[in-house]
Amino acid sequence: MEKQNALNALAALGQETRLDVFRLLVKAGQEGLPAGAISDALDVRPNTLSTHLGALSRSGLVHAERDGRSIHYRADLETMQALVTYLLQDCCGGNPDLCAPIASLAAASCGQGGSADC
Amino acid sequence: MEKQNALNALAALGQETRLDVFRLLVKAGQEGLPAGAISDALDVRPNTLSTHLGALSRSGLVHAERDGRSIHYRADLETMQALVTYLLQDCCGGNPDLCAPIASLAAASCGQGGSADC
DNA sequence: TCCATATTTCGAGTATTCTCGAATTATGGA
DNA sequence: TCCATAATTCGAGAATACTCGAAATATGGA
Repeated sequence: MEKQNALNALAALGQETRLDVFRLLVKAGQEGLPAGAISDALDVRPNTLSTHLGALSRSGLVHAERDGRSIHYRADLETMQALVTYLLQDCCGGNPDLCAPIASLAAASCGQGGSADC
Repeated sequence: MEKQNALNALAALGQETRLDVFRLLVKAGQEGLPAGAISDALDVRPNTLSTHLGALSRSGLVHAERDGRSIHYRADLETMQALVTYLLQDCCGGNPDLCAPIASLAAASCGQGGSADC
């Protein structure tokens, strides 16, 4: 991931409504949610939400797909993954010895679902 | 990590100068760097830098410590760790099956130093 | 075709952020 | 004490971001 992409993604997530939207979409899974459902769930006006969805979309964190009259948004976890990797590279590049605890914590946060293969 | 802390950290990193500062401090390691050295390295005026260092400091991503006439700033990797964990929790909570590739990529980014125990 | 629904785009108002020069505070040394 | 250095705080200007109501676009169904 390029620095500018990381910057866009971080700036996108550094705003409450957009972080809420992104987390909601992550929970919603692969199918995502139509804009209207997001608007209802978070109590944000449709036009304001549309602006935020545009920012998330430009940053690559979400993707839009029209489905009939509505437009489904879904979180792009690969971009999320790339962002985390970018942040960890920053960390581990200069301090490999400090990376282990971060990686193990990341793995631990995975285990919350109880899945052994995580 | 609380949502508001994550929000502050993300917003802090979502600005070019501050991301540059943070990365520079990560590379600088435990001792950190005095404000003047950061100012010189990144070609940012001292007062402007001070504002950004204040934002990073309030977000918990860096810490300041006076050393004689200068003030040393160092990156707080624990906050970084907590942020990554927070982001991964968002991810893994609803989709445990999607966490494994993210965790393994994180581990892979660790391995760049060649350290086997990472 | 005509209408209702879903979403976006437009334009404007307010708020926040970024940057800067000038002034201020804090420290160490002569 | 007096001065030089290091960094911060203050105040203001310009740019950017956020939110909203109103209008426009796109789709599906009667």
